[in-house]
Amino acid sequence: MRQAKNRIAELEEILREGGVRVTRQRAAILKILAEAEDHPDASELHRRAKEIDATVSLSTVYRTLSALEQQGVVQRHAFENATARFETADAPHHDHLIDIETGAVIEFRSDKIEQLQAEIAAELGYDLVRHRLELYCRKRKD
Amino acid sequence: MRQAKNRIAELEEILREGGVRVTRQRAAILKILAEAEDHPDASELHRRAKEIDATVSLSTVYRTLSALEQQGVVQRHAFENATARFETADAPHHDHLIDIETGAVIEFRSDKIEQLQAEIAAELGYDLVRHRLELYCRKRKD
DNA sequence: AGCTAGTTGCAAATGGTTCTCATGTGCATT
DNA sequence: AATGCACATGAGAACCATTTGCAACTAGCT
Ligand SMILES: [Mn+2]
Ligand SMILES: [Mn+2]
Ligand SMILES: [Zn+2]
Ligand SMILES: [Zn+2]
Repeated sequence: MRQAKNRIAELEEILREGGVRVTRQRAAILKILAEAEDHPDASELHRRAKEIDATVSLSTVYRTLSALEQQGVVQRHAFENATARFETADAPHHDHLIDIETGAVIEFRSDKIEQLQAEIAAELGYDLVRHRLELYCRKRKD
Repeated sequence: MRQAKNRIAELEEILREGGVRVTRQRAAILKILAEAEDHPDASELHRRAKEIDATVSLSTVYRTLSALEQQGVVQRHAFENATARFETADAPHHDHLIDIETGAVIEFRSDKIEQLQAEIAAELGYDLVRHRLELYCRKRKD
């Protein structure tokens, strides 16, 4: 709880410094995002945010997510055949494994793959700016 | 030209075997796809297909692409912030590097990365069904 | 407390893709 | 070569996640 509070205050500070006002609605959305342990989409965030501030509209959720993304506070993911999902960007970089039966999202990180990607880009004469790596899987049965 | 003809005939055969009729429109779209060296989207395919058969509608392009995808003849890619792009699925598996300035798409393949992905899925208790790996890059300047 | 530019809720717009339905046609069969 | 019918087509409407216009509100500085 202490942790979460500090984290939210930090995020709010980042926004203010970026010239983004911390409104009632944004504070609610930020809190929801900071507390989320999953990768909710806009409408799920809306559902949760309304419990803190019933006035939050879906438009504002979208607008806030865009603003937060632009500030580098939030990361947007567009997994296959699904609405965009979001998470705070304070965790170190990782990629995602998606359970194609349940939709569950599992995070992972492979330094080897990260490095290989940069090497491939370099070999082709490019600088790697960002990438997208998603594993669509089925739970192993046995 | 000889090559292309055989290839197209092959693809048409696959469709017939799959119970998919080879109509004038589908033949046109298939030819365009087989000859494409890039990764065109539906409306670009429509533009090109109309040169062969002016009656082809955009609806049919989409429907045909879905049918071809289902037959495993075509692969669909949903790169970031862009309409879906397509290519025939007869080339061996590869991933894509996207030039974020020009939109150009470059193909590459890394057996190491392919293997690492399967290992990661396995470690997490999953079987890898498919994956998506895209490198968003900027041309190296120097 | 007052000012003002940024923000909001609402409703309407957007745009790629899919669907509906009346009409047309590939192709197995005769 | 003609027939029949299940499958395809063109045109446009529908879909639906996301974005946007606008008049009313408000965070945050003075
Ligand atoms: Mn994550
Ligand atoms: Mn390709
Ligand atoms: Zn990564
Ligand atoms: Zn791959």
